Amino acid sequence: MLKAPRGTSDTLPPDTSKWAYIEGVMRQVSRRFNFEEIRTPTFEHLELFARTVGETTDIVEKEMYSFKDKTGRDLALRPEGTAPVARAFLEHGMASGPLPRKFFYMGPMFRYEKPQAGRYREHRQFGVEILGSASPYSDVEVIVLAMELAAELGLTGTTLHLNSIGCPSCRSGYKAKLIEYLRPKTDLLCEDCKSRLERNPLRVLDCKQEGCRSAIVGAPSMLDHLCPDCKAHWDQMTRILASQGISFEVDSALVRGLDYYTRTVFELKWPPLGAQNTLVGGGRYDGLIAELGGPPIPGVGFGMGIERMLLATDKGSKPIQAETAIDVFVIGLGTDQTVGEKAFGLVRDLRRAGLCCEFDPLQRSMKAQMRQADRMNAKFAAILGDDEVARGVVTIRSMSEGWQKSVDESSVVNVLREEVTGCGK
RNA sequence: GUGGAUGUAGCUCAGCUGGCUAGAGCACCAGGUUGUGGCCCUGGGGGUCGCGGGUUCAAGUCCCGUCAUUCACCCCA
Repeated sequence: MLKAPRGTSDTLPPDTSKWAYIEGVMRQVSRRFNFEEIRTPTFEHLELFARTVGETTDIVEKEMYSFKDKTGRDLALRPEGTAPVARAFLEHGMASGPLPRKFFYMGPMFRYEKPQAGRYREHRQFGVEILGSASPYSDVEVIVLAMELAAELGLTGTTLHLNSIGCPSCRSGYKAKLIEYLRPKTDLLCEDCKSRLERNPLRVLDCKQEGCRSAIVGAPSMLDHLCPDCKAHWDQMTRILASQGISFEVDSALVRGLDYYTRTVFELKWPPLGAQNTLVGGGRYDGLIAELGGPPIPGVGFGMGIERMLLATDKGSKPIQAETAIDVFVIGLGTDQTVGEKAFGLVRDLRRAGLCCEFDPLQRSMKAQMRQADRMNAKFAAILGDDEVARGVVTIRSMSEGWQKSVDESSVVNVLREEVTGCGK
């Protein structure tokens, strides 16, 4: 039997309604923060990611779903959301419009990785970007949005991990110092880190290997080598966070695997999730727009894994429960076809009146239809059979309380509407 | 990409050291009630035992491969 490709999955009811709920919360919170939705293509030119995310990053080096189309264009399914938003921002002249501009997006991302819990080859992200603000208030605004979202979904105990990786100028000075510090200890490093040492020494910092960890003990910290501007940004941001009572953990090993980041990088984690416990990852990318050929417009944002949020809410204090109950199940019991047609008409009327309503197209037995009504958690059953039709009435039955009564067919819609909303009592 | 675990019905699982037509619970359908759900009783449908190969008189069971899931590493959302 054909199955969904590795690392992909189907979302079935009732999980689809959990998705709808979580997406609804994301939209509402975004609205409160005045972020506007942007939608970009699912695939882009390969070059967009190669240039911005970085040629030497894992994402570009080995995780991209890249392909040639029929005329030989190099394309890739998007592995992340920021570069496409930056591209669209530039392409549509928003760089010369009012700034800052605030966007959110939701959609699938693709990375060719080995799947495990919380990590899939196709996953959905919610993300936000603020373009055109270098202010640390914007860093804090996106962080606050992420935390608000987690809180709204019942996730208590998330931890904010924070670092600054400086700007290209202070980073290059720092890299030189770091290489200088690590070079005598090369023997301690793992194979990966030996090659990283010259290309991307920052990545050695977050290597988990025993040897590498001991090598970096006492290594110079980026935070101590920030240039005056980057230092000022960091100080202001952490001060604003403190002023809002937001606690965070400074994590000098937090580097992140995308090259476009500058200054602030952060992750929001939720420990109960296990190995893949990063809910949100983001940071500032002041050089990204310029890298794409635009003016030097700064930006800051994050991506949030929706599958992980869903996994987390299931384990959290406020699990999302799917709303599946219906208001009325109409039971048609006709020896004559006109009875079925009448029942079907009643279903239409009830639905037009705003009630959630179901019936049995197979017109099974009374018992079978009652069972369905019960299974669907119907508040009421409305029975329409030969007797009722002859008397011009409909029998309505409260499924929870068990009572039933005859109601004139002309008023049944109103009676049911009142019963369901509780207005008639 | 590396290492470990797992794979039997829609779901959760049993199936001992290889041995008759592969089972249970739940779910589904029908009947017990010719028009009344939940509980109960009876019956029914549904399985290429992940897939492919091998060993054997005989494989769900043993061996190899493969695919998938899962846990950890790596990386991240």
